[in-house]
Amino acid sequence: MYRTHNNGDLRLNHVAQNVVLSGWVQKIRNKGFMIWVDLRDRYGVTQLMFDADRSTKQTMEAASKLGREFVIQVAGQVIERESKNPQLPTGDIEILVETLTILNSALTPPFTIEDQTDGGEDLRMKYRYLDIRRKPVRDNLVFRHKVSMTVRNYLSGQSFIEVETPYLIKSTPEGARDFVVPSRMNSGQFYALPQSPQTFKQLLMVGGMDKYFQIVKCFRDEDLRADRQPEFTQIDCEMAFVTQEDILQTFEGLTRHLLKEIRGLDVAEFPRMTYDEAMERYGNDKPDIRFGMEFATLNSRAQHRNFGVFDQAELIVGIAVPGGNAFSRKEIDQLIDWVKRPQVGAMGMVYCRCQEDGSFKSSVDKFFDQEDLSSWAELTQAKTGDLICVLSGQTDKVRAQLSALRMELAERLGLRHANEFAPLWVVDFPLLEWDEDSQRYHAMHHPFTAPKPGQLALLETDPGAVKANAYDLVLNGNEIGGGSIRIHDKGTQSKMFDYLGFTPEEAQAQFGFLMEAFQFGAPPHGGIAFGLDRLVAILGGQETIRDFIAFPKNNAGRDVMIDAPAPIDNDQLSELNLRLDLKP
RNA sequence: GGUCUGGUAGUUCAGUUGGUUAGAAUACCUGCCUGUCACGCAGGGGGUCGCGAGUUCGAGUCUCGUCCAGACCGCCA
Repeated sequence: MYRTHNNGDLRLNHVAQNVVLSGWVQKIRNKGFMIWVDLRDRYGVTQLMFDADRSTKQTMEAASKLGREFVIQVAGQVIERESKNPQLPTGDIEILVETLTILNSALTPPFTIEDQTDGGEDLRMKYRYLDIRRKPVRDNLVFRHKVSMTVRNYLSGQSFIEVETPYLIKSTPEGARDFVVPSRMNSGQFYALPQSPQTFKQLLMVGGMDKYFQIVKCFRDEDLRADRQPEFTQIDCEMAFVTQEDILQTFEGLTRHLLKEIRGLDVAEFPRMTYDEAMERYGNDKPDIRFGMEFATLNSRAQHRNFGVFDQAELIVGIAVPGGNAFSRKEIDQLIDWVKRPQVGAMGMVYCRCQEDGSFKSSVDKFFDQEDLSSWAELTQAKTGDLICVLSGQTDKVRAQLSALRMELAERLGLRHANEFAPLWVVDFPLLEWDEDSQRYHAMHHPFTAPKPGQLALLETDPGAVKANAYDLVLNGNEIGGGSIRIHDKGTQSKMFDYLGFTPEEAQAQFGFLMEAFQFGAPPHGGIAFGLDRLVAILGGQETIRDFIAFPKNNAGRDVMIDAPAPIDNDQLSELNLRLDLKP
């Protein structure tokens, strides 16, 4: 038997008991006459004590040779401490060790295994198994487990069935780049790893499963970000015989349940906003509504004042930065430089101080009088002491730029409170999106999304204006879920493929199985998918999803611990009938 | 594909205008220490300054290239 208790178990009421403990050596404090060792496992830390007066010489000697992260087993008696440590749950007791067994020695770890580690990002990733011994990382994984279990239990309680769908499927050109897997038994052919189980869950609806979910890995071969991994986990859901309203209700229920169970929060009914409204008010289809700084269109009060930049602009839009009048000239200049960075791309920024005496001081006083500036303040709802920031130019670009500025300022001003949660449904997404590169429309969500009822005809005349039965769940400025009501008849689906530039032959080759299924009694259906990694990180009040993934990839898509990807040997290649022809 | 930041002891970092033998903290090793818990004290070992070229009498420091790591833009139906 390796242990009678774990290292978080023992309290005063265990005193005088003989126990066996196992774990890792966290820390050794050797005073010569006495040696204390902090023994760690997943459950906590317990102090071991070796005493020259009470322990055998052999045991003392063995204890003095221990090193950090040695795996040991001890047998001994629980005793009350002479000096207690109130910071430790087990701080009232310690173990007077009678026998010490070294189960495994350890090299000195490359970074300290403590809550506040001295290890940098890449070292911790290379030795992730050591990083996982640290409490903050362990807690994150436990937290993720708790979220997963809460989701499973809730959905199961709502009669959803978890069904596994295949990972080896077929590549399709739409959407993200696929990861592909060569087939040995089918020479020259490739599987693709799923970007999502989309078509399978729809086929499960045709199969009468009615309510499906799956916590499932998905794969996309695109560049990474702090909140994006090449393999990631979705809570994938689909329901039959539902309207958009049914889905919003069901998954608002799930999200509210999560906030209650995980964070102890009661959240009111989620607000809803159309895509158009979100773009107008926040310049963003996933607005963070924990704070204000809403957009105000200033065209009517900013044009025809002989300020050429504004007169030529399609859109002039401003936000009120709370307390921004406190910014120094230098700080404002830095903000202007910030919006002019290539990543943001603004040409410049006009600002207006709302001064304590009620007057306004702007960077364009030459063109605008106090009455104009006062109307800007009114439109942006700026108060005394605020700063109005104004950008202008082409509508889409200005909105994106001001949205970036709004988020940056909120970050700097500490308005993005990690422990505040503001969920929001964004609905009525456009069905299609114009793509400059290929000079054609792409599905904004995916090609299986149903247009809003009665809008099919608009496809002929104004495709960009067609709205879809598509919706996103936004939490604190992050898209945590997205879905749609799907097309469930062959006619509409093949028409969609046609609009998206598929020839009938291509549509048949790639999605023939789906359209065939639609001819055998496909029920109306729709669904949603949540990004679990992101959801867990946000619920945990953090931003980097890597902290919530046991073995994440770095920003080049590499696993630095196992050093993947890696070349394969020639035997493997030849089995697969592949020959490499690498570009220099 | 692009923009930016960084790479110096096991680790986290400092290193001035280009100038003698590259420092600190921590970790590690040795000794001491009668209640430690960020233990304390004394001593010690530890460096191809990511790599390669260039400028220079002289490069951790300047230039170019390259590799690695991170953030962002494009991309992510």
